[in-house]
Amino acid sequence: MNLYRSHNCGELNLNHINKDVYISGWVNKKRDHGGLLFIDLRDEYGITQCVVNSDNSKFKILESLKLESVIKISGKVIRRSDDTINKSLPTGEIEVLSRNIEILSESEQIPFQVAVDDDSPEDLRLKYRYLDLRREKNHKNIILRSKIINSIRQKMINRGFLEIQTPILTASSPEGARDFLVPSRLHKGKFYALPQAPQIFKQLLMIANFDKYFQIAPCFRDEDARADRSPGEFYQLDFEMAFVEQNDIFQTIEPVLFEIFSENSKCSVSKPPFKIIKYKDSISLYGTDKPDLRNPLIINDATKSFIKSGFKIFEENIEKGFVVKAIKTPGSSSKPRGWFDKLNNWARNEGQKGLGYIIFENNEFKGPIANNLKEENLRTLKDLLDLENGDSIFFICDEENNASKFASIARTKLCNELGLLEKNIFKFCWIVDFPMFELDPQTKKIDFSHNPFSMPQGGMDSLVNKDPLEILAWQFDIVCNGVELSSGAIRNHKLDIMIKAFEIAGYSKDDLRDRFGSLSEAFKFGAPPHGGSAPGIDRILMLIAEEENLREVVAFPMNQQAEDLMMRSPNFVSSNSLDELGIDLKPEKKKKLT
RNA sequence: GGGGGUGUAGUUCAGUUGGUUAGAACGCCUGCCUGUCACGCAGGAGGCCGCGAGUUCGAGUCUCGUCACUCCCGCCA
Repeated sequence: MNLYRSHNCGELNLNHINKDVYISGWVNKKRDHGGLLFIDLRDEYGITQCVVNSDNSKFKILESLKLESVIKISGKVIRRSDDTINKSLPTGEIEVLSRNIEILSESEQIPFQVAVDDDSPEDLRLKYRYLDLRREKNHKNIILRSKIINSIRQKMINRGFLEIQTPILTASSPEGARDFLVPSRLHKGKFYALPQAPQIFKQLLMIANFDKYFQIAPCFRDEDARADRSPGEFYQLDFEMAFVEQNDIFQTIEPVLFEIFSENSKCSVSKPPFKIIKYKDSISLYGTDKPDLRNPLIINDATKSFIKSGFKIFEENIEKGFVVKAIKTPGSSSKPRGWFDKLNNWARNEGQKGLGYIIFENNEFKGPIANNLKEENLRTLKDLLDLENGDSIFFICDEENNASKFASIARTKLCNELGLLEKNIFKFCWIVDFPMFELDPQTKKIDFSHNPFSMPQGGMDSLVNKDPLEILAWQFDIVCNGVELSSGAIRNHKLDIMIKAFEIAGYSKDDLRDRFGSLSEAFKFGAPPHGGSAPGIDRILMLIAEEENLREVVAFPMNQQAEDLMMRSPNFVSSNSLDELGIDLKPEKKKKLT
């Protein structure tokens, strides 16, 4: 017998009629009729209406009791009369006729309403996160998170993966992001770093003959936040497999993602095998390496149709080396002139040169650009884009990189304007064949474009014989509805290839040893070919919960300034603590303290 | 580090070309009410209009600065 409840607040129904029960929970709402008081009692499982008559000894106290107080009510389950049934509650056919009532914990006035989902300011919600998390939607998101993480574990374990923990206090690594540093007391002046990802550890686990590893891994990066990027910490489904090629990884993780999404959402989900798109093709078709495939529009290169076309502005720009990107929008020719002009203005407001257009209707080309174009150019355009009556085409003429970037934004804008985005579906794709190296536009130096752990396609032969900028890596991203869920790769497990790759990127053997000493040392003692990936848990949740912001799927998130308003972190520490660590603050920082 | 947006009651918001005592809804308090479930009715309290300068006879409103939150760029192998 539990002291506090015989049943929870979500389970009582007609089967319990006339039973004596006792339930505990929060006072969600009260409706006071003077001679009779309704209390909606809430716990995690649901809401049960309790009736208190005015002859009850606690009646007066309950009338003045604040919402969100925690009480225990015992009484009899009774059937509601037909006209008082509440169909929106699972417990709506019954109510508890209250006898004894015990106040377990009285609440003060709450800073925002819990029972009503108002848009209270986020900093207030974060400061009182435990109240915020009582609200139905937020509560459900955290329950969903728990369910999904559990389900991921089961699915990975069932596929033969071992869950292995890796250190949180580790060494600063020379990876891309800023490290969080933790000062060492025993070694004054030295610092631990929190892992940006368990990258090196998981590769070392492969070398240690753990065939399939995974972990729901916390990752720490000291970078600025975005709506889809938590400041400080986030979680990845980190996994790695030995003796595999790229396709083995795809085949392993695709069903996991498919099942996670389809089991937890009403939307339909791409069935494995997922579409595979080469990086280069993604850039030319979508202008981005994380395309949203729910958007049916694609980008074409129409530069050729504008060479010596009679349309002066584009002609001259092409001679400067610019390109022309074209987006065909079916069924848009009937839009009024103002719609096209509005889009052109939008482009200019985005800091672009403009968004030209041609309308194709009744086998005729219309619009200001069409009037300037020669007949044969219009014909090549028609063939290139496979134009049909009712289509219109939008043009962006700019230097390649910018044209591509803006075409991507315009593609999204046009899709939204025309309401073309496919609804209630998760569309996955792999982006593969990323370039191994890229040219830093500032320094004109060659550097790793994604990550230095990836195996170059063609191995040593490519590194020796190919133009570095032509070399592709066994590197892949998984993208869902325009969100990059993860990066992965077949890793470079051969020391000589790694030395050569680093040399191309301008790093010496010593640099390699300094930066990745543990790994390059381990490669000397027999390393299996291996690869893996690390889908972001928070982003998966965001997609499934259909939230625009990561904070909505994290129990205790920090704000954009990387502060925890509830715990008041980060914060100053005592001078004793600093002394113990051998740390002295700079004078100007000290000043701010006082 | 840079750019945009927001800031008025506990909360969500309105507030006209600068012009009486700054409003509404929800919440809160008091009273009434035995069938509500967004309970109802009557009354009431609650405001450094983010903060600080400035312009003006007069500033919630205009200008400048500053702070907070948020979104974006940079950054995120």
